[in-house]
Amino acid sequence: MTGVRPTSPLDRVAGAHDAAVLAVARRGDPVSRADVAQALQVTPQAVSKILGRLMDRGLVAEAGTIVSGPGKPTTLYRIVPSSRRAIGLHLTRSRVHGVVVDLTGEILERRELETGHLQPVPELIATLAAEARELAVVGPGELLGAGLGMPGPVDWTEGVYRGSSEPDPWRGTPIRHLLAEELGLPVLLDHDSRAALVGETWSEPGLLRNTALVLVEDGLGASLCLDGVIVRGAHSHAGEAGHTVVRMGGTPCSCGRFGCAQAEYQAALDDGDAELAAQVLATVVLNLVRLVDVDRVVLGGRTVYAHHARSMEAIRRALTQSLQAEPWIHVEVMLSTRGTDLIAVGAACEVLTHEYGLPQALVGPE
Amino acid sequence: MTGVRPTSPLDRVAGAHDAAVLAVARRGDPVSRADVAQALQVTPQAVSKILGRLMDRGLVAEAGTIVSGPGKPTTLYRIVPSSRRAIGLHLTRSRVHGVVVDLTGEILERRELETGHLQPVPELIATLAAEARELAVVGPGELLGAGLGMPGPVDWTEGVYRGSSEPDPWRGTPIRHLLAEELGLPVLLDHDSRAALVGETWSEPGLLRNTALVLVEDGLGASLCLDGVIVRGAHSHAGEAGHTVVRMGGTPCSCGRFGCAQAEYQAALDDGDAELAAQVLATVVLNLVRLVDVDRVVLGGRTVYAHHARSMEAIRRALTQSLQAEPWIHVEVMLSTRGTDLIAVGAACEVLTHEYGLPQALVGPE
DNA sequence: CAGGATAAGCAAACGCTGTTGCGTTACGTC
DNA sequence: GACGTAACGCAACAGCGTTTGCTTATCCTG
Repeated sequence: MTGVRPTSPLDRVAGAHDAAVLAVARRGDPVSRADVAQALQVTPQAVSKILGRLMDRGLVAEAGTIVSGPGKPTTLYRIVPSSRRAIGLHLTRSRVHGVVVDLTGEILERRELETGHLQPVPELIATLAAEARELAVVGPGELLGAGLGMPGPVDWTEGVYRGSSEPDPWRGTPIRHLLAEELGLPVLLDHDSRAALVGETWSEPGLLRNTALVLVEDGLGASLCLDGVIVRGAHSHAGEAGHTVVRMGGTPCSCGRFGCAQAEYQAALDDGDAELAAQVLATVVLNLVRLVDVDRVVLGGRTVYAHHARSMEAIRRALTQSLQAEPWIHVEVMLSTRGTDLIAVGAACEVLTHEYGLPQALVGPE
Repeated sequence: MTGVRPTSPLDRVAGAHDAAVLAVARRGDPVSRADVAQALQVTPQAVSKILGRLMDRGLVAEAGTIVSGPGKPTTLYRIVPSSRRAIGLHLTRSRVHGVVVDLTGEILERRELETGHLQPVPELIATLAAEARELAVVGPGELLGAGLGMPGPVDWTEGVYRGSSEPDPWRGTPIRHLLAEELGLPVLLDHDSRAALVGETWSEPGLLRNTALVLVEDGLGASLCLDGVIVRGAHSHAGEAGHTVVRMGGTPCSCGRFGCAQAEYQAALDDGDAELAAQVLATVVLNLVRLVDVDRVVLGGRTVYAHHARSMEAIRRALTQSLQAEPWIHVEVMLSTRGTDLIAVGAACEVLTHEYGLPQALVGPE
């Protein structure tokens, strides 16, 4: 495999433009050649070529014309949602939640399975594969692959579940490889909060350029999208905001430290102090705003729904209070629209992003 | 200015490759055509063309040959440090520190000026311009521009000092514009901790892909480089780690919140508890590791030098203790080699990076 | 109901990128 | 001095977006 150079730099130019046009088209409304040219900063003529390529691949189709004054009517183009599909799986210790989505990230079918107990690895892979196979038969369009989102330290690059310190039967398992082999499909493995954010950015292209997604499931996570790029970090462990200390010397946490956000949040809930729990969340969010200057915060996860009105209120209040001296800063706080499908959909969108998302860099390594 | 498209996508390909070759060359040792081809994943022939372009611009020169067995000897190339220069200024409330650096970021000349008091804006601009002009005459090479690093909220995009909540004569000043006008040179304005990190990444190309720089001057800041990109955020306010809460309900901070890292750090120092201060720093660092998974931490800033042995020890201890369950994670903690020139050099490197650094994205807006 | 103005889109030629194929150069070895 | 080897240069090439000029389709005017 030495010296393999699968794509030339010119392919990368075309590929990046293809992805960019797809991102514009994904916003929903049909677009004109001129719209795209404006958005990509290229000539209308170039857009014709790009759209031609995408139409050849069946990703885009013409969508009628509109007349707007004199001159030839504008041709409109739209994305073809049914041209591609991806499977998304959300794995927790007691449940497997699966979806198939189309090219725009809309759900075609949903499945939920209670496993009840922690399955050993071979059984786990079999369960995941069975779920995926059930979902694979739904809907038209080319099936691109499957994404899997799960909590805990997960290595996206290697596709390995690293696991926590406590005894853990899944620790160190190369889940991506095993499942890909079993399914005969490309598989991507990612941390649940990052998968969720990938899903949100896929659905709202261009909007969430500097966004934090705070996920409250069994644990507490927060993933970041900065300048349009999902942050994964050096060992692809980014997102463990739950193990960020917000009260030095506070509640002991399972990780061995004291005053982790996750421990404080859980302790507050156990005390029945939902207000304090919301304040912990607000602190985490405000810390993110100060540290990396996000202007959008998305809340999601099973646990957060029970308290979401209070949580959002607390976060908004903390933000306006702390930012009153900086009126030019506005931070939008919103609840994910995906509900409990958030992570499964996100995992599916990992595949879509991998295939049709904007490439990160132009030049190769370095 | 509507519809201006100064660079075509092909220019951007060439530009990105030029920058990448320059980054490789900046590492110091002369490089061969084959080395570069390997690093950039392009053909040796393409490297010849790229090097040709760079040699035409005087940025690179041949540096002899080496024989390694039979065949034609390998031609070596090296960067020409003296071909370009940039000015860097570090502004604080009581001091202006300035440098001129060459293309590799090495200092050609250094100046230090105590202003003693907070100058009104016109006087400030005059002082900065005078310093810059003194530095501008030193050394050969084309002068590219000047960079200015300063504490507090700074808008890199607009070139405006936003200022804090307290009465501040500089608040809202478009410093970049004013200084550029006065000097007749391009000027870049950035937050001190981000400027410092730009400097570090310029000096160590490729090494600091996921790095946090913790800067302890009058305040406390931490800037991030993730996947090789400096994080500036939605309003380019990223880096205010000092106003990140590490002890909810703790020491009141000037920003109105309680338990900000900066307030806790200062309170510990005021109590003469250097150990606790170091622990606050360690907490900030560990939070960064958990949140964005950096694998390198650079310490810098005037204040940190007084306690750097203890600080680094505390940080290293906290890291090994917290990460013992995850042996695959290694976080390198180091002290900046730039000493008190850190920010001034960084500000100069902002200009170098702007001109010859790797571009962020291939396609235009979106 | 023609004719002109206007706007969108197509086709071909162009400039530029990196790539490919092949010949040249300079070295060590026999 | 002939030969093999490795680095390199030249020329032709493919593919990207750009430019230019023409065609098409609509509205507006007389």
